Amino acid sequence: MPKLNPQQQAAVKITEQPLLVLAGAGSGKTRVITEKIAYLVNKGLAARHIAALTFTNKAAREMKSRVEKLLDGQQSRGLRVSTFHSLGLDILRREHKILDYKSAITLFDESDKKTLLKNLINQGIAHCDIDEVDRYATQIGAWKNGFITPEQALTDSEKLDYDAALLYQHYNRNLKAYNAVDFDDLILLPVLLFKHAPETLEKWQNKIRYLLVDEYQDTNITQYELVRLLAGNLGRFTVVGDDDQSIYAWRGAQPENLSQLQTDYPRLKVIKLEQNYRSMGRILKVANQLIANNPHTFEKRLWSELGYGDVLKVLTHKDEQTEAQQIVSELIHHKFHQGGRYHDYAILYRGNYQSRLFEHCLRENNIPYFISGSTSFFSYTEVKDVMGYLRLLVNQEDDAAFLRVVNTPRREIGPTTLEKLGAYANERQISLFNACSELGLSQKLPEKAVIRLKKFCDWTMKTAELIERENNFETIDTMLTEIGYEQWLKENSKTPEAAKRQQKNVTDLVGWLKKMGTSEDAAEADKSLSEVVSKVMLLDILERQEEDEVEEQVSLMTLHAAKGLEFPHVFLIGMEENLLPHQNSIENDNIEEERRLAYVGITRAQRSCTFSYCTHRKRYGEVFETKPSRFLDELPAEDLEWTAKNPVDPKKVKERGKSSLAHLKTMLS
DNA sequence: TTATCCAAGATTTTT
DNA sequence: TCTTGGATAA
Repeated sequence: MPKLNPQQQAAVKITEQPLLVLAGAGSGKTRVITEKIAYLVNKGLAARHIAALTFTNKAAREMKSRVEKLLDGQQSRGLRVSTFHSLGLDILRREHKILDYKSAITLFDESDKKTLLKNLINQGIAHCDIDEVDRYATQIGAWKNGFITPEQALTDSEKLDYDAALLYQHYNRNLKAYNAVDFDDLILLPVLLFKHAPETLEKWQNKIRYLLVDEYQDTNITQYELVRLLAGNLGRFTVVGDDDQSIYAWRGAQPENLSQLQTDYPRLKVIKLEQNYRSMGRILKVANQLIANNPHTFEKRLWSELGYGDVLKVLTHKDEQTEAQQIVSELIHHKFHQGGRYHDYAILYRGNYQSRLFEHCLRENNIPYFISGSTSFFSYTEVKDVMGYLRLLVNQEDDAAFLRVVNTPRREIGPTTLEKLGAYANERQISLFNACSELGLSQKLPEKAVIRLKKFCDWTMKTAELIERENNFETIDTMLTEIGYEQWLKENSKTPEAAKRQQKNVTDLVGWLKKMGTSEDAAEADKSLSEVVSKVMLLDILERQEEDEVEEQVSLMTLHAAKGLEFPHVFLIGMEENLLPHQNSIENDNIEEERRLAYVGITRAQRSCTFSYCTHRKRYGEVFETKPSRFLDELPAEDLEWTAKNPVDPKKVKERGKSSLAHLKTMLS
């Protein structure tokens, strides 16, 4: 392992003042964080007093394993490397009493959120249009990410959003009644808690004495607030970020948080990492020139010692079909000439749907490939069903879970029954589950329906007790057999294969749950079912599964998913106006973020980066004419080779080889 | 209450 | 093009 360069070393050693590390793409920021943790531990700060925060589970896992290589097992004991969200969950779990939550907190995912909002709208809360739930869901999320409570939203917002704010208020009250929180609450509630209970904050500040934050440019206002609170006045923290790689503004990320630090912490030290250890010079030159079109608060220029490299190709195709075919054949040729491996290649795109054709094409050519994060494990209905059951068993107030499973498999409890039950529960301000055993219900519903509901509730109670008593995850199997879930899958899937696959997902899920339940992490003791259930909701599982599959496979993923990764050879496809930059971003005048997205894509490449665009593309099933992306025009023409515009001339190829060699020499001297 | 069919509508990124 | 949701029929 090469030595740290002077800037990196400085970043590791500054521990007595708040530190901002501006780390360009490929400049070894993860290394700085991991080395710094090791440095702190070696200096005598116990690992259990250090916390490193990331945005993805993957990043957390990677970081953790790298730290563990630097320290021996004893030393890294108690070290906290986790996502913001799991830290939040942890805080909530331990401090639930202060927030007046019961211990088994349920985590609502995006679809639970929407279902609840729909219900509220249907109940006539505020004058909201049911067709706009998506908008309301986003708005409420934005408020939570922006550290705005319903009360503030109600007073601040214009008439236009007044109803949304009202909805927000009711939504929160309902969540509370269900003893549930949503993703955004995992950050927001701890912050509110810390603001209102200084002694609790102090306890946590004492627990976490040094804080490191990865991808700091992705923090939103609430997350920054959390960082500030935890870091306290001493400002014992290091944040690492790159404003040029901020691509999550749509999710509330505030790259301004980078410069905000300077105001909030006058003693802040700033270090720039500009040496890139990933890409060849020409790739960096192209990337630098592209991103120079964006305004900057911190100027930064990446350079590398890895040689200059070949021109970047730009391929033109007549439609997306040919794009896929030609890219795949280009990839095959390239691999043949270079003698590389499939996992050296990545195909990056703007939207997930673009992967389809490529998948097809790769399969036809018998090329192994791997798609990262297209359909999340948790969007599979069978997984949601099983999770729904578990959630209900852990927390009977969880209406979302109740609605999900009450009639799956069929129990002859249809929408009419549920609607009446819902109205009744709402009137009495109790959960659906509790409403089932109320005597007054028989006045609203026919005898038969009440009996069916009662039967379901009795079964739930019985099973919940069983699980609590035995504290044994094997009970999950018993439960699944009892409800005949396997049978139901068989009857309800289109093909026997689909049923088999679904069954496998269920067994996998249950298997993981069991494993997590029995102290998979040596540091932690056995977990209760409720802990496991909410932990699992944070998507830990899916990503773990992905991990085993990256060998000898071409990677396909969105530009967003590619952040933090690197590949020797990158194909950046669909470089078209309205696609990258995406139409919505053009309309909302947010080209800069799209440019950063392109920048992220280019800077993934180590040795070669190939662009492609189509002249025609099918959208909504109709063929449209398309134009090459404006970003291609922003790149230095001398470093690009447009294969269609100027067919390759063998003479030129030679010249180019010479000139790049010359360039290399000047760079090295 | 459930199943099926047809039409309309949506396509960005996700912890 | 594909998915989702609504309406209608059994």
